[in-house]
Amino acid sequence: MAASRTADVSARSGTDKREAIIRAAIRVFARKGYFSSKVSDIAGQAKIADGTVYLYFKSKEEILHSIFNRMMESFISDGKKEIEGIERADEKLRRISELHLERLGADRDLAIVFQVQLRGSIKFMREFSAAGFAEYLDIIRKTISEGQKQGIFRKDLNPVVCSKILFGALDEMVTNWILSKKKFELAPAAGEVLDVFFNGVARA
Amino acid sequence: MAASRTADVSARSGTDKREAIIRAAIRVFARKGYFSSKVSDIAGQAKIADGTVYLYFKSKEEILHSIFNRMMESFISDGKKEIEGIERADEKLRRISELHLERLGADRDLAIVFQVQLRGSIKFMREFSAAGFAEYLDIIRKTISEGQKQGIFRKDLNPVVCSKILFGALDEMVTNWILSKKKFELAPAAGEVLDVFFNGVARA
DNA sequence: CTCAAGTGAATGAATGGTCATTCATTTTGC
DNA sequence: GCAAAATGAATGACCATTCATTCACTTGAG
Repeated sequence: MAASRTADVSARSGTDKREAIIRAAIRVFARKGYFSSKVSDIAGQAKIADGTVYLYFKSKEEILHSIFNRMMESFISDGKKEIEGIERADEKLRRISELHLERLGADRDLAIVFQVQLRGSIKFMREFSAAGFAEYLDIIRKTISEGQKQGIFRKDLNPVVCSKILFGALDEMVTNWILSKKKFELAPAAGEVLDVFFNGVARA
Repeated sequence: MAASRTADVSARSGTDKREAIIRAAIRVFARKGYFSSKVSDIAGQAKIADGTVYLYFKSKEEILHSIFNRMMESFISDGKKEIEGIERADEKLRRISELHLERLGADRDLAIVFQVQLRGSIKFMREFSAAGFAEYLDIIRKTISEGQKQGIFRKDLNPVVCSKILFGALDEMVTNWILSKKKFELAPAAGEVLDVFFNGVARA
């Protein structure tokens, strides 16, 4: 676009192009899968030459990493901000769950990259775990521990296991939403999941 | 192995080789991932020539399909048999959950193929859904409905959502088990998951 | 102001390596 | 000996990555 003036601008334009490549990659990966996506598909989608991709990323894999890192970073920092003012552990978990489903529910392509491409290789999963997933699970675990101290949650349960259960349930909602032909809102599922997570399915 | 005698046997021997290829493929896919696995790796692992693979399977992808189909078929038919004598819905869910974790916990390579390779492509997931996953989820759903009729489970919950929650929680246990460096038994997690699923984490 | 030289971003054709799949030939079992 | 089964070298596609070249723009000398 309108390029003028000096140094400042060439930097700006470079960042924009990096952004454009990432956006194009999310779209292409979501539609064809990481392994079947060609770098030339991404370049085409971003409307740049194949070689230009390599001015901004070392390799195809680095693009995928950038997607994970950037999203997890913003996801975790936003999440922490959202819950820091909340007192009760159960309300914290509610906000985390809503945020989880709102975020992924707002961008189907991004959700596909997270739910599908990311899980398709143990290597990616381990890297993703290092990239922030472990920290995310840990925030849930700590909140459950807090709830136990607050006397809101049962003290006989293992918080590590509970955090996996809650995450697994939310995760499955997202996966089902992606695979479903029918368009429906993902976020409202948070309430249903938490109702079961808090109170169980057994008749009181 | 020991191949001898007539018509009966050449069929048998062919079946054995097919088996051997499938076992080799599970091992190779689990270690390198579907897309990075070479057909020659599978042939090598099965101790046969590359070309021989194509006498038993139309393509590399068909091998993956065979793995899913065969496992889901036996998994579902065994599952149905296991629960048909059980009366109470909660006991049925317990048996299903135990079976789920026992099966995958008994064969790490198979578990990796199911948890990782299978999830790595929307195409595979859809095919897998058709292959029996949908039926599996439906068995859980029906059992929850039964439990509601039996007055064991809350009637205000949507059984479809509940079935996803239970499945998602179990699934996450398996995924964590695969990624964990520490060797631990997977099956006992069924009890912990069900405790939360039935009773919730909230203090009564 | 004007234009020649300089700069580095962008290009896309070429490269090099990787496999899935095929098939002419060999081996095996009877 | 002869089917059927197995072999593995050869084939043909495919694609990530590279790099020589182009091009748009800036700079500064006159």
